[in-house]
Amino acid sequence: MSQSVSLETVARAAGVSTSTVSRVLSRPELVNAHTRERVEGVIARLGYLPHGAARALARKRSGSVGAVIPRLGVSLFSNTVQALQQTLHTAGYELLLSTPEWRPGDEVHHLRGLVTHGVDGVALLGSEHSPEVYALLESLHLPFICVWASDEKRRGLPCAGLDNAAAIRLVAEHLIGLGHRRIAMVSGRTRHNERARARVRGLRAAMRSAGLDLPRDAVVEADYSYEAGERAARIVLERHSKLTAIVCGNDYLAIGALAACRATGRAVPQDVSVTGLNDGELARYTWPPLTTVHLPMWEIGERAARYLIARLDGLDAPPPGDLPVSLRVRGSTAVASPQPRRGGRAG
Amino acid sequence: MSQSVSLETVARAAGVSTSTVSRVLSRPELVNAHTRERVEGVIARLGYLPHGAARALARKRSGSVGAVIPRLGVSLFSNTVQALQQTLHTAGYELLLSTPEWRPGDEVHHLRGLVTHGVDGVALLGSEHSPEVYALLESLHLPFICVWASDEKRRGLPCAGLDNAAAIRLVAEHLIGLGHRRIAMVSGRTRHNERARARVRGLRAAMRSAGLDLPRDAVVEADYSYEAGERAARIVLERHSKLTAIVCGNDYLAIGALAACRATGRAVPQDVSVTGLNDGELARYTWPPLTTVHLPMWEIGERAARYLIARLDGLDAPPPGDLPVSLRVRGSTAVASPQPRRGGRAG
DNA sequence: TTGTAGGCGTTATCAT
DNA sequence: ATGATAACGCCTACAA
Repeated sequence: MSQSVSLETVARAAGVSTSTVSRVLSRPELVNAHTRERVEGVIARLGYLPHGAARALARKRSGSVGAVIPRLGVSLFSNTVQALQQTLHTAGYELLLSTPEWRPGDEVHHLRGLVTHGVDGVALLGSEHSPEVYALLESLHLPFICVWASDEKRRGLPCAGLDNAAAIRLVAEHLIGLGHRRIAMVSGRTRHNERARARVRGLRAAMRSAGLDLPRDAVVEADYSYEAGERAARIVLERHSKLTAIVCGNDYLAIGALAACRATGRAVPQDVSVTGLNDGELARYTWPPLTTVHLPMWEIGERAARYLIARLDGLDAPPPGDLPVSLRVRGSTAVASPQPRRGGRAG
Repeated sequence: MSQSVSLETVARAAGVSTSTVSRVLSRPELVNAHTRERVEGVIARLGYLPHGAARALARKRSGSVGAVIPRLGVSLFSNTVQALQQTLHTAGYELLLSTPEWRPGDEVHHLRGLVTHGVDGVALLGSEHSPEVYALLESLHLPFICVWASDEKRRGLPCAGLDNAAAIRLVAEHLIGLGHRRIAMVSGRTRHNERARARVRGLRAAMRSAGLDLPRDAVVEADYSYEAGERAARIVLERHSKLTAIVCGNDYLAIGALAACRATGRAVPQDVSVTGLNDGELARYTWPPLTTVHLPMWEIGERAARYLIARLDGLDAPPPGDLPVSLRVRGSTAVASPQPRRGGRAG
């Protein structure tokens, strides 16, 4: 906020009025070519940058949108955030970031901060946002979109995400196609977790339609951690000695299960296929990579941004809804998403 | 930006002037207890939220800082960003995010966007920012800090980061302490990469002071990718048959090297220690985890934020500089950093 | 095509 | 302790 050169400065230096300069900036077609060039010259020479606050005050729009993200550390989101930011930037918007804790009330508090600061729209990442959040959003008539949510979807709120059941179905069909008949699952806790439930449902459905059986005790729930994943995998491996594939509901679980397979001597690539859901990290950190589902996190962010932008332009575009997922088969390095992915420079 | 209830609205409803309401908000001690309560009541009842743009215009500060981050996808940064955001939020600031591509000029362009929007300070994550960036920052007298930079450090710019040479030294000393004598390194390309150079330097120094030799051909450079890491590791394993440890400059390289060890039958835990530098992801995704260096990414973000906040308050605190790194030994799950780390819910 | 003037919602300076 | 009032920098009818 250390502006010094203002519209007025430019106007004086160019020998015109402030309105003319303003027009050069926002509606150049309304101003004479000569004067425009002159003014543009002065603007460049003086390095003038518009004052956002003043502009926002006059225009009644800030040109920024807020993102509320429970845990940015979960890198699943960082791709999406990057896509959000870049897409918004291209359309002339800035992204305000907010990463509340999971303390009750923290979320509304953060959201209030964003609103006070002046955002034209909001992206809510992740599930389980508190009712007050939506109340506030509604009362302000603020356009918003839920990204990567699941409960929100069934409540009819505008969403951009994916179909978890379909994702797992993809995995299951792939495995079945490879000839696997005895498949187990290491799932996340399904209680209070629609995502996890959907994934179990997906597997069950796929196997049923292939005429295969998924015994109750072949689905083991575990907390989302490596240790729990390893324990759970050991349990199913013990229960079902003829198992040839384990589907895992999540990266952590898959990593743990992989360790269990290695430890128990069940060589993974040959005998037991461990399959996780997030290609984002899993495929990068197991090498050679496991077969995973590619979640289009980048595209989700991009589509969410586009939806918001349309809303901010007064259009009422339909929310993206569920985006298609695809399989990333072990060993293949093909990537469907547009973002740069491998070969990070940092480290 | 869909405000409706303003200071004026509140003032009228409370039967006072706008100045009084304003005071209640920013300097409550100056207003009579009775009126204050009454006004606060109205504020709450009407759900009034201050208009950031108007406030910024009058106060001449926006109450926000910008972050320029080359690649958020590199999750190394996401922890830091989260720390930045939360620390700033606590101090009443919002964080504006910008993730430029590596196209020339894109960075200044993004920065200009942030400035236009009105930020009071800027955090530059990563190295290799273009000169124009600093020129712009200087000309606006905008407080800024370089985070996780290395070239910037030697140029005397305010930084928050860590000492890469020291980090690798830590690893080396650990390995040497375990009895390893023949150690090799898979390094990132050192050309145009001060970080990579520092890490090689660190290993060389540590071995020299332990009276050990690091043959020239025991350091192999590779691009930051799994494949390259695996190839490089195979090369050193072949060259030096008595090798008992490989130090890797980066997650990707370590993963690749790990695969090489497994493939060539050199069982990793017993014979060859593969050690990477980023605890952030590597230790999470190799299970059981490798020995890694713990980079205090959260703390770096926090310290960077504190520095900026101090600067914005007119104080001139010293920049954090290099923060201490620590070792995370294989199998130990002890975590030194304050942020929540494992058990992601997403997936 | 360009200039004039009023207003956007808050803060801060002065009076009262 | 409170209330007018003039900025803050920009936008936009409206007038010229």
